[in-house]
Amino acid sequence: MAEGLRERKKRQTRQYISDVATGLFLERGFEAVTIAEIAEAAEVSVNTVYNYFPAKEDLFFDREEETVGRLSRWIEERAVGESAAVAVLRELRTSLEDGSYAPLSPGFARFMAVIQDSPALSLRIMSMHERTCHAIGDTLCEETGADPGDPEPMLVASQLAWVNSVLFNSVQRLIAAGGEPADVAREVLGRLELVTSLLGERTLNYAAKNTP
Amino acid sequence: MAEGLRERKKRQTRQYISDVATGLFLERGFEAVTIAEIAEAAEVSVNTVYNYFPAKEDLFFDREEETVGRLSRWIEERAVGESAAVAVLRELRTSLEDGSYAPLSPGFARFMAVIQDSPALSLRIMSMHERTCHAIGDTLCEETGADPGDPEPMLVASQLAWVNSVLFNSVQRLIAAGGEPADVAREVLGRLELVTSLLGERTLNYAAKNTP
DNA sequence: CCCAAAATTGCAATGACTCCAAAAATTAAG
DNA sequence: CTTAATTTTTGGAGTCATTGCAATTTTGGG
Repeated sequence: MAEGLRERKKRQTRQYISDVATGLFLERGFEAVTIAEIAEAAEVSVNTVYNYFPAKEDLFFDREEETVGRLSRWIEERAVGESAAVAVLRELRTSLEDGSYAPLSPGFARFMAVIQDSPALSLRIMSMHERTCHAIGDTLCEETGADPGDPEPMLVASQLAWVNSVLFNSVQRLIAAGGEPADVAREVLGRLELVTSLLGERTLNYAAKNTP
Repeated sequence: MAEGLRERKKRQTRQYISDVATGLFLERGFEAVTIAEIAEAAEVSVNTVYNYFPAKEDLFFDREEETVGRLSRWIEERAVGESAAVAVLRELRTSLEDGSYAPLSPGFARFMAVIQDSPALSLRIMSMHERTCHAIGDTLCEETGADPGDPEPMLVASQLAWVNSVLFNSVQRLIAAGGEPADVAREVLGRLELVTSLLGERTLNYAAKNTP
C-alpha cells in the first residue's frame, strides 16, 4: 500500500518540471527557452527532464491525451437519437455560450500567442488534430459497428475534427488580433452556425444513437 | 543576356543535390540519411546544401509551391457556372480516372512509404495541407469579392483542402497496404463519391463562376 | 586579364536528443 | 536497523540539424 509514495513523488516532480517550463515558455516564448534552462530552473538535470518528457513540445502540451479524446467522449456520451455531429456541435455551442470553451479562458490568450509564433508548436497542434480525427474514427466504428473496410466512419470523423480545428483556429486568430473573450465568443458562435450550414445532411445525421 | 549562365548553373546544382538526396531517402529512409552524407554524395559542402535548402525536409519535397497551389489553380480555371467545389471534385475525379493523379504514379509508392514512416515528413505534409487551405482561401476571396472579415471563403476553402487531404491519406494507406495502383484508383474513386455526398449544398455551390 | 559580385567552403558553436554507466535515493526483506 | 534489490537521478560523451561568420574560390563582364 505504501507503494504509492514513489509514484506520488514522480508525479510531483513531473508536474513541477512542467509548471516551471510552462512559466518560462509563457514568459519568453517556446524557442527562446532551452531545455538546459528549464532543468536548471526546476533544479533537476537535463536527463531527468527527458526522463519525463520525450520531447520539448511535451513540456508545453501537458494533458494532450485529454484534449485528443475530448470529441470522442462527447460522441460516446451523446443523447439517445442524437447523431455524432449534432452532439459535437451542441457541446461546442454550449461551451462557447457558458464561457467554458478552454481556448477562450482568460489565461489562454498568452498561451495561444506562444503557439502561434512557434512553428514547432503549430505543427504539434496539427498532429493533435490528426490524432483527434483517428480517435473519433475509432469511436464511430465502435458506435456504428461499421465494417473494418468501410471508409465512411473515418470520413465523417475527419469532418468533425475539421469543425473542431476550424473553431480553434478562429479563436486563435481573433484573440491574436486583440479581441476580447466575450466578443470572440460571439463571433465564433456565428461561425459555428456557418460551419453547420456547410456540412451535409449525411454528415449531420451519421451515427444517431440507438435507443438503449 | 548571358546573365542566365550563372542562374542555370545554380539551378543545376540545386537540382543535382535534390536528386542525390531523394535517391538516398528513397533507399534508406528520411531520418537514416544525414545532411553530411548528402553533401558528400553530391560532392558539395554541408553549407552549400543549406544554401539551397533551408531545412532537411525541403530536400525531400521539392516543388512544394506547385503542390500547394494546385487546388487554387483548378479553382481559378473552373468553367463558367461551375462552383469551386465542383471544379475541385471534377479535377480529382478525372485525374484518378486517367491515371494522372500524382500520388498514384508507379514510382510514388516508395515515396509514400518514406513519408509514412518519418514523423518529420508527415508533419510537413500537414503543414502543406494548411498552406493549401490558405491559398484556396485567398483565391476564393478574390473570386467572390467577399468582405475581408467574412469567414465563409476560409471555411469553404478548408473544406476543399479537406477533400484533397482525405484522398491523399486514403491513397497513402491503401498503397502502404500493398494495393495495386489500378485497384487503389478504383477504391479512391468510390471514396470521392462518398466525400461528395458528405459535403453540404452550400459548400458544393459556393463561388460559382460568373459569365465573363 | 582583372575585378567586383556571387557562390562555396571551413570552422566554431548552439541546442535537441540519445546512450551508457556510475551514483544516489527508496523500497522491501531479513 | 541493515542489507540487498530496484528505481531514479545524474554526468558525460556523442550524434545530428541548423546557424553565423569569415576566408576563399569561382565566375561573368568589361
